[in-house]
Amino acid sequence: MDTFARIYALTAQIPPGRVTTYGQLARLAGNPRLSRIVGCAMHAAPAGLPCHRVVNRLGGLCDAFAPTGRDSHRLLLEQEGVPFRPDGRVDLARCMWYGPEDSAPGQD
DNA sequence: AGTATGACATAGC
DNA sequence: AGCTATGCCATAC
Repeated sequence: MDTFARIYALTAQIPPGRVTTYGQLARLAGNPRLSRIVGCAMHAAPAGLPCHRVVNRLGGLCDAFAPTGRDSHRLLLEQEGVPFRPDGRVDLARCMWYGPEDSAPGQD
C-alpha cells in the first residue's frame, strides 16, 4: 500500500457531515509528519475524492483549494451537513473525524 | 538524477 | 502566546 493510497483510502472513508485534518490523515497513514504529503495527495487527488472533507488544523481549507476555491468549499461542507463557526471555519469540535474506528462499525 | 518547494503540523524559543 | 525552524514524501524543474 503506497502512502498516497493510504491517504486516498482514509479520505474516501470520511463519513458525510464529518471532516478531518491533514495531520490526522497523516497520523492514520503511518507518520504524523506526512501532513504535507496529504496536502500533496489532495492536489493530486482524482475526481470523486471528498478532498473538501479534508481541512487544515484551523478547520479551514487553504487558499489554493483548486479549482472550486474556498467559496464552494464552505458550501460543499454545508451541503454535507457540517456546521460552521462564525469564524468561517469548520466546527472541528463537532465534526472532527478521528479515524475509521470513529465511524467504522464494521470495517473488518 | 538532484535540488527546491509544497493544499501542514509539531516542537522549541 | 506567537514566531521560527524542522520533518516528512512526492512532484516539478
